[in-house]
Amino acid sequence: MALSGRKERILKAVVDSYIESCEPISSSEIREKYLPELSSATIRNELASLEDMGYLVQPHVSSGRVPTADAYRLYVDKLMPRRKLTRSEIGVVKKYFGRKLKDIDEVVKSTAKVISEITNLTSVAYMDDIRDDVITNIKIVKIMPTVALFIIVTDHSIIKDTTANVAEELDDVYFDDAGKFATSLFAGKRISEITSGKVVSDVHREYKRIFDAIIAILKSYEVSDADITVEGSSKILDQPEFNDLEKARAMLAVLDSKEKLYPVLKSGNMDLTIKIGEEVGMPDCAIVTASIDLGEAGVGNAGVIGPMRMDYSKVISVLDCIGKAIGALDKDDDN
Amino acid sequence: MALSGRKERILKAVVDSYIESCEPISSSEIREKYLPELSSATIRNELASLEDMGYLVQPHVSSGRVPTADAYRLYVDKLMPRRKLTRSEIGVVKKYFGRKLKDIDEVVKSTAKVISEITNLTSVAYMDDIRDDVITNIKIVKIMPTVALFIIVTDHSIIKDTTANVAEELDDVYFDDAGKFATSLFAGKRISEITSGKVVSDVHREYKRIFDAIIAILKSYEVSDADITVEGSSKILDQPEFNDLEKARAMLAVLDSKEKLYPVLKSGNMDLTIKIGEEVGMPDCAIVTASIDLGEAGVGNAGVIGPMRMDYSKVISVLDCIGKAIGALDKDDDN
DNA sequence: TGTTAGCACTCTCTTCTTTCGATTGCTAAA
DNA sequence: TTTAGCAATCGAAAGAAGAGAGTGCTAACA
Repeated sequence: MALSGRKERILKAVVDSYIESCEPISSSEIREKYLPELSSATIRNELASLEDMGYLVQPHVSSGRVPTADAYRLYVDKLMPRRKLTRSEIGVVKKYFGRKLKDIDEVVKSTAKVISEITNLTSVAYMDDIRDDVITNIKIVKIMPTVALFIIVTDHSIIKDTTANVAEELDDVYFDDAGKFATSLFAGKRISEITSGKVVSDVHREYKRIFDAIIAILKSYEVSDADITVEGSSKILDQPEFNDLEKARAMLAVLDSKEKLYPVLKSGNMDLTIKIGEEVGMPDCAIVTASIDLGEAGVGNAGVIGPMRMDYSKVISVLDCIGKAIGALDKDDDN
Repeated sequence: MALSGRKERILKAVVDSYIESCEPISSSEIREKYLPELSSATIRNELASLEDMGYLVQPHVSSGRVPTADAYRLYVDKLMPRRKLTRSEIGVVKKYFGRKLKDIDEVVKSTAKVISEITNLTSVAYMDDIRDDVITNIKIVKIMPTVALFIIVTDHSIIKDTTANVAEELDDVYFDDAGKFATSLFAGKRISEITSGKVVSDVHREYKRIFDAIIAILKSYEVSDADITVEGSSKILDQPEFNDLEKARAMLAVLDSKEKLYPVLKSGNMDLTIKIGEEVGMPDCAIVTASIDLGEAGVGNAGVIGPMRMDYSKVISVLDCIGKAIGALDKDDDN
């Protein structure tokens, strides 16, 4: 059922106000600050109606109103203002992405840092699963008398490199050939195909150990925890709704453990995912994540995790701006 | 001034009790639980004396006594029982270190996890600075048409590898030679010598860019944040002394930021470092760290950060046990 | 019919007071 | 030197009172 224009304006006023102050707002305050053309009594009537519809609640009978998860949902879908970043906020983004970044890992970490710095919320950033990457090249290099480094390149140019102990008598030429052989065998295959054993072969005896080592390396990457960078987890304590120690503890316990965090973050592959309240699995929380195209390096995800009462507009602008900054980064890299 | 045996026993009772309960202890409680052969009045006299000496304080006049930082110092240096780990605690260590670990990074992370799990405290683990490492070998491998991977091996066998963009026309042979040239130039030198510009040379024109790239890579590692793994930061909230929101916030802000954390952790190169109170720079805190020999991989550091009132005995046992477990790990690796 | 003013009612939050209990230091006796 | 006894001190918990904020409802008004 659609809300009247006036109800929408009042609801937006409640949400805007609550996002700013985290205090229940009264009918007279709405009148003063947002809708001076209405009387408080009229607003009160509308508030009671919005409460019936499930958009508002009262902490107790003689207090103002507070938005419900449904209200935030309507707010982000329809009512929210679309703001631009300020000059100084853009400056912060540039500060992090203006210089050359060493590798994907550093991009992910910088992304998390800049988001947390601008939004003052806890931020997360992680790369998508690599299991569907396709292998393009394998090189093996002897770096010490008994140690070789395996370099596995995929279509997302994610380089997985791991050392393995090898027999001392094998020389550079041998590993060069072994790398070429491995490339011929695995190139064009997905990592998941290889680890699931679908790529079998009449492996030359002499390369059997190399073959096994590569499979072992790929498997080890497959089972390793999704690597999520969390930045600014202490900022959750700045939020009034987590002033309660029990809530703060529950929240931090999740942020602390990648195992708990991953299922909470995991989302459909949308450009922008906003989960509010129930959808998150943690009370009073919301998560906003955006997927970020890293060009050849794959697809990353970044966002914030905070109270339902967050500045969605700002958060979304920041994610958008960072997406663009990283796009520009990629171009620079090609020069 | 040395304490009498009786004073020592009473002080130990106060510390033991406070570590367990985080409650001020009264003279009568000491009598009941620790020293039934004395009267509470006698204990009271001794407590007053210990307070004069700076080992105890009273939160307020009608409460029991609480140990000061000096008391904990004396406790760990002299009074503390040396306990062994229980069978199940050793089991936890084995769970983490029984299997093969992929690389140093994984060893560091596992170390932090196991310490936090057993002690129920926030743990930290990090590798020593690499600036004093000596370079032993440099290899350069072309992995894509315009991308080369630089592999720099040091005496601690820490392998620093980074990609760089290169001209398409250069071939494998070129990079092979370039690697040999770089090795001849840099082998035996400390990273800090190289980045400070002490190694200058009549670089062949043709390798100038390679030379510059290697210096850039080494510099980038030099300035990058010390990489500290923190595990279980939310556990700090389980400690009663951090039930105060302000204190919790201050603590978590430090744990959140590697920049703030590193100076707090940094210690003389001791096998075991115990900082208590003032020495830490954060009130009511203590830090226990041990350096762990990782064989060829270098020297790591691991420990806990928590309230002064921590179970030092248990913490030290855990660090000791983990040191041994990692020693055993190294042996396995060589097979 | 929608809007508004007025007002009684409800409930929280703060402050003040009181009481209760824990623990000490001191004194005097053993 | 140790111990029993006791007045004194202070914090924590419980209770009481008052102020203030905000609502819902009623009745009047456009």
